[in-house]
Amino acid sequence: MRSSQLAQNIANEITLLVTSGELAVGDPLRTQHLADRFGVSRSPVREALQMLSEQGVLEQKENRGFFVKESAGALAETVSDEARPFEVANDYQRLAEDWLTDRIPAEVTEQVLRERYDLTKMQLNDILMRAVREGWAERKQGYGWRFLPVAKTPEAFEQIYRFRMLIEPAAMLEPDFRLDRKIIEEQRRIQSRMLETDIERLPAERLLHNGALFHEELIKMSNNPFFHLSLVRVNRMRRLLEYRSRVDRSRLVRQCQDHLDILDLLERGEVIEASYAMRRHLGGALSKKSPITWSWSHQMQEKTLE
Amino acid sequence: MRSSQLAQNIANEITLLVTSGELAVGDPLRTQHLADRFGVSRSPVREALQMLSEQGVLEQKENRGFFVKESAGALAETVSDEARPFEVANDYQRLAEDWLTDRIPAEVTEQVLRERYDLTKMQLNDILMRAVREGWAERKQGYGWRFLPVAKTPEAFEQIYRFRMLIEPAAMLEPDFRLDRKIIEEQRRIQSRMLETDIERLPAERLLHNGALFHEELIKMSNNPFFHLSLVRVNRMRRLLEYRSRVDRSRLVRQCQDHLDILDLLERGEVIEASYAMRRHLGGALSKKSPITWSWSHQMQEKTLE
DNA sequence: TATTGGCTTTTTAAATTCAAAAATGCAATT
DNA sequence: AATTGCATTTTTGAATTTAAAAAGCCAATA
Repeated sequence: MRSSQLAQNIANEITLLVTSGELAVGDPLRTQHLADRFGVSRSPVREALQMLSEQGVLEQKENRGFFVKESAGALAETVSDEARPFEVANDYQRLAEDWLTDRIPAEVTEQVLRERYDLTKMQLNDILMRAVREGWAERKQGYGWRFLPVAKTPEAFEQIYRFRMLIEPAAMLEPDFRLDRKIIEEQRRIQSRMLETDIERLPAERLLHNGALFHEELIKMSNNPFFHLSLVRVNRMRRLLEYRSRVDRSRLVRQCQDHLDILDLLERGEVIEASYAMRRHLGGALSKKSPITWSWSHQMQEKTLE
Repeated sequence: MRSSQLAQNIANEITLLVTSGELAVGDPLRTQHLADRFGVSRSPVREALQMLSEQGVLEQKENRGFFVKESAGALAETVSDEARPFEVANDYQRLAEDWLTDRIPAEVTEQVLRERYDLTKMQLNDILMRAVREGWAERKQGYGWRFLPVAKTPEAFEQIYRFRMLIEPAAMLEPDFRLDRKIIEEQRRIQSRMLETDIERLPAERLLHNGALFHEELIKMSNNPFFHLSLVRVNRMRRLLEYRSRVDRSRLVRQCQDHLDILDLLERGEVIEASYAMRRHLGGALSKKSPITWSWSHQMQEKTLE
């Protein structure tokens, strides 16, 4: 029962819609709507829907389309681990890990990479394209690729935080800064739910994602896209370093509180206060991290979420 | 007399070494040395050297290698216009221009692009990879590519300057900031030479390049790579907007002066003063730009250099 | 009238072959 | 001992073909 990679990914994304509660039991799934949402045509969407109805997540009614069948709770168990959008991510992570730990040389030919990871030209291309986007790989002038030195040390985290401590509070003071109630409400909803939910039970990846999302959505309100883009980029770099770390859930509660406080200040129009609060929030994450011992060999690492 | 693209590029780069004065008449050119410098093997270097000796720029002595033959001055006339490293740049610029002026849709298939610009799969790939790196293109989930909204308006310049006004002065106050005499001297040399030379005669591209270089080299001294990377990236974006503009040379003298002043302050260890000076310098470029009328159709644009 | 479901067309990936180009090894020369 | 000049090997690009996958179309249906 092989099916296309894209359909797989879409199936996973649709599953996410159900588990996240955006879709309830009985809701219809419109193919065109989903296709637009994911930026694809209806073909892979249809395929995904068919897959999911075979798995019993959805129900297909003749000539009427697909409907949510299974409850979110029942699903939460079964998925979440394998269901990762974008399979490539795995190979990308392998490459990133190998580079971060000096298991591959700084300059390699494509052939070596293809053999090492058993990839087609195209697959390798996708991965390298991503590494280029993230800024740690480039094509050599002749044959081969060059990997650029990436901050792999604990200091890199500090540097990222200092950078963020500069731009995130400043973003709120930009002349074009405008409150966006929709963003604020959405983030409040997400953060509140994280507090209500048993944080221990949520997958680490989701925690990290929500944390980054909060900051990225907020910085958008500066209406200066260069602030936003910069944050997105350091966050991507951070993720590269983080995926091997252990989430320190004990600090999460405090951090969600901070987030909600900042949202409150913003909503009351106390932007300058919010800016200070943001600075303190980031500074807190920074100072608490210094005593941590790092060993980049094979141990898991402590880290904070913001 | 076709020769490989790479060899062409290298020939151009070598020519640059001669015209820039790094190599004088009679100096030998070591193949391995050049190969290492450009990150390629000796083959394309040899080919380039042979090309140049056919053109009379170099002289080949039996079993002893290549030597500079022509003087820098004599060369300066003949080259500089066609001799652009990286041919691809042209196609990239065409694509960028077309996107900036809405002549291509936000979502296109590779085939459409290949036909429009008459490119091979690989050439198109290179160009798109570059656009991905610069952050304004991404592969769609299914077939095709999506171009992301790029700030194409005058406001974009202001936004970039505000971002730079934040990070560049702050970079000097980073805890790991260290003066690097070598960088300072190098930049002083470059800026002084621009002042001494008749600025009207220097190619616009070089002026822009030197201006960006000054700021990028200085921010490096923060020893926080994320500051540097961010600046490099907004500068790249800026260049995308600038290549259609007209360089306002009248302001150049003042800007070089500013640069030299900042270097003086840094050298005397007055870092905080330098930080302020940098802020004023950037702020000046910003405020002077507002009265400019923009028309993104086909007219040339005014702009400043920093 | 919007949407589905099947069908057709278009687009891209994969595999293969061939030629060009780059990398590399080594004897000869300075 | 370092470097050239040439020969050999390796890597990559280009072109082609085939198959898979996605996009787009349209009649049927709720």
